[in-house]
Amino acid sequence: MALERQSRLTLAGVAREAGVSAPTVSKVINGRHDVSGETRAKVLAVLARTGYKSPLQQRRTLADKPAVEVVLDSLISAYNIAVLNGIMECAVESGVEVLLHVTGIEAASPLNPDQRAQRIVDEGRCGMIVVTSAFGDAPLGAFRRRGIPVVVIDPLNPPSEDVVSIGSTDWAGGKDATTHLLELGHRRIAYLGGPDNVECNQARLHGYLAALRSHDVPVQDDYIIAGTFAADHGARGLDALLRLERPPTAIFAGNDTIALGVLAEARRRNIQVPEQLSVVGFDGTSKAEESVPALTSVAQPFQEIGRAALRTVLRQLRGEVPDSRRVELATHLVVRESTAAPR
Amino acid sequence: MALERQSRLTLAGVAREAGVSAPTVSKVINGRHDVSGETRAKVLAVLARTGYKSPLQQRRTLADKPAVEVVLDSLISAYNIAVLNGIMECAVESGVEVLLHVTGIEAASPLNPDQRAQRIVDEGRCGMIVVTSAFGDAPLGAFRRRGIPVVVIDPLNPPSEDVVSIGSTDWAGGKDATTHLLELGHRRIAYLGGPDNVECNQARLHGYLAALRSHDVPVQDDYIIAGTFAADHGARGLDALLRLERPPTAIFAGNDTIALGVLAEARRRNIQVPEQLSVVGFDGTSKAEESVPALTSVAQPFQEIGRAALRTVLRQLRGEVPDSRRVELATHLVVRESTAAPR
DNA sequence: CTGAAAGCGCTTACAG
DNA sequence: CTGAAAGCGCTTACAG
Repeated sequence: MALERQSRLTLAGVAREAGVSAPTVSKVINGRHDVSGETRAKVLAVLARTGYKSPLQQRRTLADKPAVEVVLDSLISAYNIAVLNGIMECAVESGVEVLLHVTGIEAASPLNPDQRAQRIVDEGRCGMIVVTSAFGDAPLGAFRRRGIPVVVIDPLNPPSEDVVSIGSTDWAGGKDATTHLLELGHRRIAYLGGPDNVECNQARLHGYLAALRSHDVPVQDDYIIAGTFAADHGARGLDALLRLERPPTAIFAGNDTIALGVLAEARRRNIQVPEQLSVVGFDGTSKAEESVPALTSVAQPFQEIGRAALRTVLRQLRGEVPDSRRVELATHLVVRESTAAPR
Repeated sequence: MALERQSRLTLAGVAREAGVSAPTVSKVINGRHDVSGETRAKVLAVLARTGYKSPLQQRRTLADKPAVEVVLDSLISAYNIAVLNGIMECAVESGVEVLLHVTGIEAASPLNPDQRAQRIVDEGRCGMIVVTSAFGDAPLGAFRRRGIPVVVIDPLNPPSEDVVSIGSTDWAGGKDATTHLLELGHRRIAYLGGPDNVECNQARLHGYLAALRSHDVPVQDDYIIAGTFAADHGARGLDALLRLERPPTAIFAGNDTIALGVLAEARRRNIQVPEQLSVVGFDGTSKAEESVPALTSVAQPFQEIGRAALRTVLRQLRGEVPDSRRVELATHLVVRESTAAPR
């Protein structure tokens, strides 16, 4: 029995199937008007049933992988790079194209949220991953209305629209960091945090508070200093803490950048880390590994975050409804050289 | 006189122009091997001159906003991120889409250069910026045959094919760094370089040698250590230099990463920088600013490099012929805290 | 409206 | 290695 050659479906094949000529199918596909309604319907039916694709489309489909736009506010932040790297790893595995969009660079965009969303649609993106808080709720809604799946990674504030957000277990991470210091024997532990009103910072702070409480260490208000996620907040924070009557013996910083600011300032003052001062960061970016002394830090699972973000976009594309609007992935403490028992 | 209908350039047209048959042109474009070198060269010349585009490419160019693929080997390197940032800045201004491709992440690609190039064409890229040496000459040639402009940024080795490359004035930068140390009064200056066979490293080394010569400082062979562009080369290099009978009082490192390795090792050994040892880096990435002490470094003009790369791609798309196969943009020395007069 | 015929641009198979 | 010839898949021009 001769095996029917499994050749690709051609326009001629569609024509045969529909009982018309090839030129007629060509006209239908190209939207010519010189085709009777009846013939057109017959051809359209076959086209739909067989899923015919033009050679151009075939090459596109083979070639054109789904394209996801990743929006970051800058490439300067080690956190953003780590997340981007996680996304790229998953993108390679899933055969997804990644378009990069850096918002911090552009001049104030003249586009309103809707125009912006429309642009994304026109350019054929099939999903977005947002690693910035540059988008408020309004633009996120605009994307949603156009059926473009959007996933937000660790937004400073949780999106109120029905958008999936992915983050880390900040509370547990804050608790782990603080517990580590407590178990080393520290009792005077400061929290040099990020912005007060930012969700992930609040969670880290409350993890810190929970750890203190469970070790019966009273909270000391002047050990808690909110600020920004920048190095100079770490430097100034250390300065402020050293002026206290009883300075802390350990500092838990709201992120690695703050912690490195503490390290730099400590060095300037000839304070030995970890002998005289223990420091723990948060994020576990490459900066933590590379610093001297290497920074003990709560590592975020960047690879998993990237993977989860991309997977969620692809699942939504397939029409699946996400299990949850919010996914938190487990952090883990990486102990390096910047922490030790107090003197 | 009837105006010759300005019909699009076809493969047959290219064949006529080159004095060969259409199948031969087809073979050249598709990278078949059954074409003589002479014939191939003739056809390639015509392809380049006329800027022939396949029907698929033509449709793409009309339809989409230009999309440029940026190929990096990893996102870990501060150098790569700085270049990428420069490219993004220019991309925003020029309204160009940027697709990110990270080669270090993918498993060994099963695609040969030609298939890979074909994929890029099929996916409708109109140009490529390559910030890696993952592509040898062969794939670059494959892109060129298909009329896709490729610009290589600071390749470890200059591409021999007719591809534009963009870099920095490494020789002048190396000379500036060394002159800075000489003018501070140093005479015992080491060069802790990158790989021996890498073009930019050779240029930096020769800049170092030129500066020494013009200050009548004899070159000391054991002060010159080649290695890799990695931090541990800096650490081990410092170790080796300290074992010399007369250790150097200053080190010029082949890049910032090596320099930071020196700094870290110095710190471990309680060697004060810059009091006991001056260190100069190369690249001027954010790492140089953030280290303690902040690193004196030869800054590369990342923004200009990105801009030049993208502009060159866009110009080639418009059919302009680049002024030069090689563009070098000026570096400048940024003096920070890691250099001082010797004791 | 319809489709046989001619045409287009590229690729493949193969004789020399 | 080269290219005439055949082929492929689609589109166009046009007779009916």
